[in-house]
Amino acid sequence: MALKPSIPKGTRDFSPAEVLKRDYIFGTIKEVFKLYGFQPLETPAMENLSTLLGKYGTEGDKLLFRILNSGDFLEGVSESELQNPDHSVLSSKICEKGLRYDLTVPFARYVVQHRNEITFPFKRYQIQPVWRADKPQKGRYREFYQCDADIIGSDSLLNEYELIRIIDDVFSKLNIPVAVRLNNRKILMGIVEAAGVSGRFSEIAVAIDKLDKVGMQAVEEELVGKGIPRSAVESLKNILEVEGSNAGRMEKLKQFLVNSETGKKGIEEMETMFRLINSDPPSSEIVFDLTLARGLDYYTGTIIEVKATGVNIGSICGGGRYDNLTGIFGLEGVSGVGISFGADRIYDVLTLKEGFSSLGTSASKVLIVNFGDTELQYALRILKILHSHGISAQIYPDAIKIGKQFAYANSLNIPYVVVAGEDEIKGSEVTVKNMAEGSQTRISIEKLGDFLTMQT
RNA sequence: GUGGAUGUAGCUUAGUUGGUCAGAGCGCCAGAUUGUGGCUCUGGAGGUCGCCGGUUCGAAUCCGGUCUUCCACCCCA
Repeated sequence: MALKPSIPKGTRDFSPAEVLKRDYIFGTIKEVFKLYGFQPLETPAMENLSTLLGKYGTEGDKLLFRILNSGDFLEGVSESELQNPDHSVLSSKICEKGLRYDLTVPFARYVVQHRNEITFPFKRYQIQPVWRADKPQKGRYREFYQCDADIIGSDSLLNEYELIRIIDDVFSKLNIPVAVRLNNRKILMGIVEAAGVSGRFSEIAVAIDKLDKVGMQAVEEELVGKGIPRSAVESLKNILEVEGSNAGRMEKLKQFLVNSETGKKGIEEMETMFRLINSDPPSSEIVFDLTLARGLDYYTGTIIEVKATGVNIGSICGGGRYDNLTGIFGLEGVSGVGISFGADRIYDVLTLKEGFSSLGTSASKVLIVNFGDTELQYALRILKILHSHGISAQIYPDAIKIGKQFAYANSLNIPYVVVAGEDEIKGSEVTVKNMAEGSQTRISIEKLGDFLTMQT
């Protein structure tokens, strides 16, 4: 019985047209990364599970794809381990590797492993797929590309500022209007501290992160439901509901955080960043958003999130500062900050906004009609001339009906067709047809290269 | 991981008291047009109605399971 071919759920094939569009996104991002002095890096698809586990919270651990050991994976597993209802013990024994969940943790691992070869501060970019065993939904895949830029080994807020400029540059080039939201973990910790519930930081962070989505009442209910004291919830509510300009809200916060050293440090950092930003305002909207709490467990300072305005597709870029990430791998005192562009979601946004429409997706610029053996020498000569001019060209491989060859050019969006049959060969000429206009020009073979170079 | 929908030709889909129900449009292929594509016309090929099992004389249609895709939650790019 013939099986219907399929691919694992949450994964996708990319057709030629799709790859071309995706490369346009990668190319744009890469160009900006290079402009700011970032160097390329690639790491393996799989990492040792021990470097991945525990970096993304307990939820994240569940979403890791684990790779079953090759060979007899049950070798050395005892009967009691097989019977143990806590499968995590068994799992860690039969799976030693996992697929990378993001690019930041492998990067941190790389930095620690190669610390003696690296000149700090180290600025690298990395564009590779990552895998998450999430339940797929629209805009959420199990295999997707991240485009990361990180600076490691520098505390300066200039790095944060630079990343914001990169975000602004990339989305300007892609012609996607975005809103950049900024917050700082230190401010959030300060608020939680001032409310007297610092022990419950991550739960509270997750809850207030949903504020713009579910509203204040639902957040209050969630917090109270989790056993946070009413008085603390009220206190949090008051500060979260403050409105006004970026600067105005920071002023109010200062008063609230007067007794929290961490909180004051956070505000100070945020003010420095806005001073830098306002000295040369970017085209994107930059908002200080106290309710932005998301980010992986390892973020400790600035948090950045970018959403495209006018489309409901979730966050298309995110990042932040992490002070302790390399500490887990044994290298203390190195601070990093980075951002990650979600290429697949950017692709979806561009599709919705028809941002690809100006992008040519043709396989080549010229198709040379194949008339048969007699004319083949001449056709090959034309091909060589075009290639030497750097023009992408191909000969139709079979000498089938001319009409079919034109239809081929048409369906592949090839803009020019070169016809060279008996008549043209006699006069050392060719006929060039412009497919979009339908017009034809007959010129000598010597002029062909220059003629087509000038056509766009 | 929890809850809810969905699944008919390559694509979009019509099709309920279960009995000519396997249809349409687009696309594809061929011809009209043997040195010229897009438009038009004519003809043609393509479907175990997601998969497995059950109920029934009989199921695309009812039931159970399973997979897929989509939506909400969780979390996140």
